[in-house]
Amino acid sequence: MPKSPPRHVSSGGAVEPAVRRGRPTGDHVAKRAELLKAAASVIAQEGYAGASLRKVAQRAGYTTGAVTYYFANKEELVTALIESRFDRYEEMLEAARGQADIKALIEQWLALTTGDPEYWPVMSQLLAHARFEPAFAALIERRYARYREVHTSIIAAGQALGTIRDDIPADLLADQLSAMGDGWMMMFPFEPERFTPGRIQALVDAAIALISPAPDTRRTSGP
Amino acid sequence: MPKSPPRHVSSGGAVEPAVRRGRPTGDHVAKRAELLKAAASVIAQEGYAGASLRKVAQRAGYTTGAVTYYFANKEELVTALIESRFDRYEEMLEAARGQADIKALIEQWLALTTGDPEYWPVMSQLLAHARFEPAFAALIERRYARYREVHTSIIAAGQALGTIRDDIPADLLADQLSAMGDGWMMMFPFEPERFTPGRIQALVDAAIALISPAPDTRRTSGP
Amino acid sequence: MPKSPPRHVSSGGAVEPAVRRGRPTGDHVAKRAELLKAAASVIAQEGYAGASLRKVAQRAGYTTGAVTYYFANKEELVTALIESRFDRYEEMLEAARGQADIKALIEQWLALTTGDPEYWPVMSQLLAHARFEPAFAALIERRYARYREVHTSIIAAGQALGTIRDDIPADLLADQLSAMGDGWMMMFPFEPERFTPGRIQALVDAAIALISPAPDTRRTSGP
Amino acid sequence: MPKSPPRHVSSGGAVEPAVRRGRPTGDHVAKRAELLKAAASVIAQEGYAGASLRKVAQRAGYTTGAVTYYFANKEELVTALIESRFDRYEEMLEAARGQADIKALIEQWLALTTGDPEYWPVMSQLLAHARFEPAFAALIERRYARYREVHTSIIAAGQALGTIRDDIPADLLADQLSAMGDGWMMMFPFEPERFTPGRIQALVDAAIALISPAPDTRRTSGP
DNA sequence: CATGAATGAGATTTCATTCAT
DNA sequence: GATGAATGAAATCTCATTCAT
Repeated sequence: MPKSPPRHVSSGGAVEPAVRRGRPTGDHVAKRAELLKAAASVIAQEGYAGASLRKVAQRAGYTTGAVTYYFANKEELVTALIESRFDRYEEMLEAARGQADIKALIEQWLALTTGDPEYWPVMSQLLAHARFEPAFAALIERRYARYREVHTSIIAAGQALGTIRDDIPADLLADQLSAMGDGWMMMFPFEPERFTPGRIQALVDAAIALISPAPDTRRTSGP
Repeated sequence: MPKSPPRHVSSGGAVEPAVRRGRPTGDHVAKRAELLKAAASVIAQEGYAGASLRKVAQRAGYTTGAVTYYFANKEELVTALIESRFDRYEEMLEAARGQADIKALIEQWLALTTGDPEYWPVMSQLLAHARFEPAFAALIERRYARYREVHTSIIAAGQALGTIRDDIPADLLADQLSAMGDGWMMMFPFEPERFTPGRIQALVDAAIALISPAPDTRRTSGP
Repeated sequence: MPKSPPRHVSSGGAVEPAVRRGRPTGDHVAKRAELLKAAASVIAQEGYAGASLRKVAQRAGYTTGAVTYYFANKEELVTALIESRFDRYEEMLEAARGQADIKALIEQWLALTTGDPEYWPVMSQLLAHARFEPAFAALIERRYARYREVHTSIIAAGQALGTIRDDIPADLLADQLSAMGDGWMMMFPFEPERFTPGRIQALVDAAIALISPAPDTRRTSGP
Repeated sequence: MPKSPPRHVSSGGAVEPAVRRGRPTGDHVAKRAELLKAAASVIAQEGYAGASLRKVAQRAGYTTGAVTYYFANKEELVTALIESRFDRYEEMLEAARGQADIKALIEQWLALTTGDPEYWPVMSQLLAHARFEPAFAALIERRYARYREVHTSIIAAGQALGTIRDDIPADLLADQLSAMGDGWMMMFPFEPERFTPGRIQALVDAAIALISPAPDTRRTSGP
């Protein structure tokens, strides 16, 4: 019984049949992922405004029509891209939540975002444009709200343990750290040469120092 | 160069042709300023990608031709806009440099950026796109480099005076603060309702607390 | 002619290849009929211009490929659809020809066209477009010519019997009635709410009155 | 003080300045009319579905961009076209209303619609498509409602005078006549050769005969 | 001085059709 | 026998830019 093609599968499901029967499915999911990668690459290099479907198609080695075959819209393509990026971050966040260690989280965030040299360039473009596409804006608001919660709870846990300074409310600290990250993300693409691994590490260390309890003073105030 | 319409002065210059008699020389400059204002408004509302010259002209109450008459092309218009925005910040910075008080600078920066509700929305758009227009990118790199210097020297002065913690190098602190500012700028347009004056002040206070020396514990531990 | 997929029989023919064994021969015919039904439905709802093969396939629950498998191309699909619609009318017409009663024919035509709420919407679309596809135009010209003949002869018979006014030639009356029908067909889809069963009946009654002989006045003027 | 261009002037106003000052206005209104004519011509020849802006532009001797300069949309172009066609009919109708003579109206309608060989072909296309463009549908419903009123009142007046049969309510007669007109309009483009002036006149005469009072019967019933 | 008509390139999107599997 | 991936052409629309007036 013929079915309409499995178009526009939302990101999560990787429910591939264990045994592919009949004709190879052409692997809709994989093709979409391939196109998303091409889109990210184009956005990183040409910016969101300069990223036409044509260029995405070319980079992936297809025709424009193929892109719109796999994604109904440009909007849908970009939405899927944003989702996939956030999914990666969220995965990491879930893992980090168990550890309740903000420093570890920062390090992992660093590994994630610097592991892919396109991560910051792409995210900054998506973020800048999201406001003008209601679908994106909603998506980002939703996700960010969740991150803020998790960040805040991790920091609060750190404060309870005494590993994080407690003279500033956890939610403000969370916002500060997020803002720093977003700020680096925005500036990185301008002068990637300034953001050497060494300097990035120094910035991260400094951030950790900023949120750590006042050094040794407690001990000093002892007997 | 087919025609040489009125010299497109970079920003402040009043290099008007001597030929004009009687008519106020300021006309040209004033009209450019008007168009820049319209451009900022359009960019804030529709994003950089959505800001066509036609819309700018319409918003300013001019004709399409007027825009390209007063600005050689779109790039020049946006360049002038970026310059004008940076000029405002730089003015403030020069004043603040004398005071050598980072806290005062932060407060003034806050007054500047929140005084105009379009400041953050416009800057975030310009920043996001600047990378893809060499002229913009160069401009921004140049300006930012100077700001970093001034910020760093102000912070270093604060460290010397003991008003700023000195366990983190001044240049890193400067970068952290800048990143926070940029981060807020990026997120503000998404959820302006989250950035109430109260919360912004709390964030700023928290930022100041972060860079302040460990609170009087040392002195307390004294005699 | 690159490939010769299953013979695309014009409409009724069951010229299935003898090769198929076991499987019901009616499949092919039935599937074509199903697709035709879907096509009619799509055309009624979205108009001819808005009726893409994809939509037809979707509505029928088939794949894109299926449509072009069962019909060589769009033209053939639509041709088959037109034929099938005309076939229904023609069937009725043949039956009516024996009765030689124009009033009965009108009533039957009414039953046919209002029995299926999509009849007028579909026909009006097909009619409007037929002119620009030579195949359709030829088909329609041919069919209409026959109808005109039959209508005319039925009306002429009525005139001979005195049940239809004879001060207007039968062929003109036939054209008038056809035009009225086509006119209603065109306007019906606009304001279906105006064409209540009651009003339609009134229009039909009025049409019958128009073509009836002057009401018994002649006889009344008798003795 | 520059003003934004006078785009999208609604059909009615021919308020041209008596004295054109400065640069010739380029005659926005005239250009729009020119493009409408081209559009009508393309629609008549290629059908609504086949009438692309490109073809319209080509026929008018412009580029596609020029068309969208004068009309924001394809929709706006077609709306303007429909309006202009209806305006012509309405003008005539207003004139005819004074005469209160349905026969004269029919003759004038005939002159109007057959005077321009594209009238019927264009109108039939517009009508067929109007249903799928809410803007068109609304426009047509509104106009037709008015026509029905005027037609009905003219016919009623004729009935009062005894020049029109009064055994059928005026509104039904009006609908019958309109339907005939629409029906001819639909079929004419198929077989223009059948609609010779002679046959059209015969059809019109027949229509008039249909709605005339029963001939001479009144007189016959006299002494 | 300044306008606004017009261009031409490019973007998104839709679609009938082809064809390897 | 049937699928659905992929194509390529065309359509609508937007826009920076040019240029005669």
